[in-house]
Amino acid sequence: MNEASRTARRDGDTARPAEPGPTFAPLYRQIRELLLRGLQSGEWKPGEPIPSETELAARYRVSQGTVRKAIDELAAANLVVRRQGRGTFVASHREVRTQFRFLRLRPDEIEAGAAAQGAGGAPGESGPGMVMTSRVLECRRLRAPSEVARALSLRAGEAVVLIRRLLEADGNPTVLDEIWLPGSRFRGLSAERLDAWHGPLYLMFETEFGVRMIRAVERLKAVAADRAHARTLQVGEGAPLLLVERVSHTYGDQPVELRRGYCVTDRHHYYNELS
Amino acid sequence: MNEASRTARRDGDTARPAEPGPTFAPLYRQIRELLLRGLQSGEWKPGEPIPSETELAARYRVSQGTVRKAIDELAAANLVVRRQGRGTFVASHREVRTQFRFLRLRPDEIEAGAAAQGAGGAPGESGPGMVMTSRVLECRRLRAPSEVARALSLRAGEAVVLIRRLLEADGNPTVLDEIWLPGSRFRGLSAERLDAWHGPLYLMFETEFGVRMIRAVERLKAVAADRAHARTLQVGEGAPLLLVERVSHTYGDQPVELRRGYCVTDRHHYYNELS
DNA sequence: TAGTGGTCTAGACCACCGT
DNA sequence: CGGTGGTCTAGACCACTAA
Repeated sequence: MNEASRTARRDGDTARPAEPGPTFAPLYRQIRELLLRGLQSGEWKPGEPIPSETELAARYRVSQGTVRKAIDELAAANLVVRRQGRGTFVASHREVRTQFRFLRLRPDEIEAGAAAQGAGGAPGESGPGMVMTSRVLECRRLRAPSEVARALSLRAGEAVVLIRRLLEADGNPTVLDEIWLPGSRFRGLSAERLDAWHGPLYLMFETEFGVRMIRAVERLKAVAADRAHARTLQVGEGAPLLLVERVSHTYGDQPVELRRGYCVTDRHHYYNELS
Repeated sequence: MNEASRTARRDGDTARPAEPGPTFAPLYRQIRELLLRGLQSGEWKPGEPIPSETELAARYRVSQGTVRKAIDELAAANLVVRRQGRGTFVASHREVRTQFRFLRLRPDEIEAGAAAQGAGGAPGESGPGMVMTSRVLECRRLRAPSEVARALSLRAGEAVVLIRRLLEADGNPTVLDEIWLPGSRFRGLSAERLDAWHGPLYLMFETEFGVRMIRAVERLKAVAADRAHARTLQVGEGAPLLLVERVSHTYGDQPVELRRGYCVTDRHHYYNELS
């Protein structure tokens, strides 16, 4: 924080701006925005440490406490992870703690004794006490239907990637995912690459395409299975399915994924906590 | 914070306790627990202010910053609301801000022009851009079925209150609620009293019975409407319904409500935000 | 104007981690 | 051991609210 901008802020406190224009934010919020810019620009990459609090304090000419408060907010938003004695690190989908942040489907009964993680099979994505294997049904590039374009803030007809995949729990088809991605950000994405990848999808997006999901908005509905869904999910036509429609965002609240998940909730449920 | 407990804490830093026993928490967490106890005991009631930071600092013989950090955590958990220049207040379901914290069902399209709040009719509970009227179908006292007893941490067969009610949006049946409450905490609750009450249910629980819901856990499933549900919700038998099963807790993580909501999601959806 | 929460500082000390 | 984040303090000043 140089002297000029500090003065600018002080001006904001006393001199009234003519328009309803920018109210001057507290110092620690300004610092937070600067750090956010560093994260967004890739100055510090996922898994890497950001500079220490004392160094940042020196760099921006503020006290350590102010930097601390800025980082507190980034940590609260899961953009950054503090580790005492080591430093503060850019959050990554690599870490187990944040790995299942977006996976809310859980088995109804969490077997106390079911310790052994699925042996042998390559678990695509798995949650607490849960082993899910993923099978990619389809991956093609096409022009965005209007409602997909709207959700992803694209122009209608722009290139998108459509992935369809089936998640199985213990061999039982459980979730049919339909994932739409903007073609421009996911150039080399193909069915082969998806098949070759073992691990969470969001980790692949992060490491292979530099797209980090940091926030998502979901809409849930109960729908009746149509014939196609019924067949792939091995349920009767008209059976109730939980539809989870998700729009994920990266830095700057840019939408970068539209996902529709059709879930069989006989033995699973969507978990949520309100506080 | 008297000298004794401060010393005790310092002891904890150096002397190792024999067992895996209580690790000594930082000062601000101890303060937080003390404040929590004050909230739980009703020393400060919903809507009332708690003592100022400076007074609490003097009372507990710590710095204002330490009290501040304790209150920060209570505010983050929505137990308390800060208001600059006025004080810090015990959260209440009276306030609009926290009123719809637990209501996640929203209309699919939020009409921009639909400003006029429903005139005349008594809106039971309403959310953003949404008017819902509540009709109590039933309110009786009975012995807790085993699975209800388990959810509410009661002994099987203990007295409970069962409320069944229908929520209508613009005259369309939308949610069928089945609410189980522990009989001991809700003595005088009756259908008449429910009918006489206009406003959020949780506000009634708070003001009439001194039970404040502060946290809830939900499990969502898609289910097929049985004959009874189909009739009251005016949908076909077997139609997909969104089942929201919620257990609400008061202070000390005590469960005090089990609620099953069967929702028609043709024109509504359950909204959630992940971050 | 007095009192409240909100910001910012500077400095001390602690707990934890890697070397 | 040195460096990192975590806690705690004391004090200054600001912004907001109500009387």
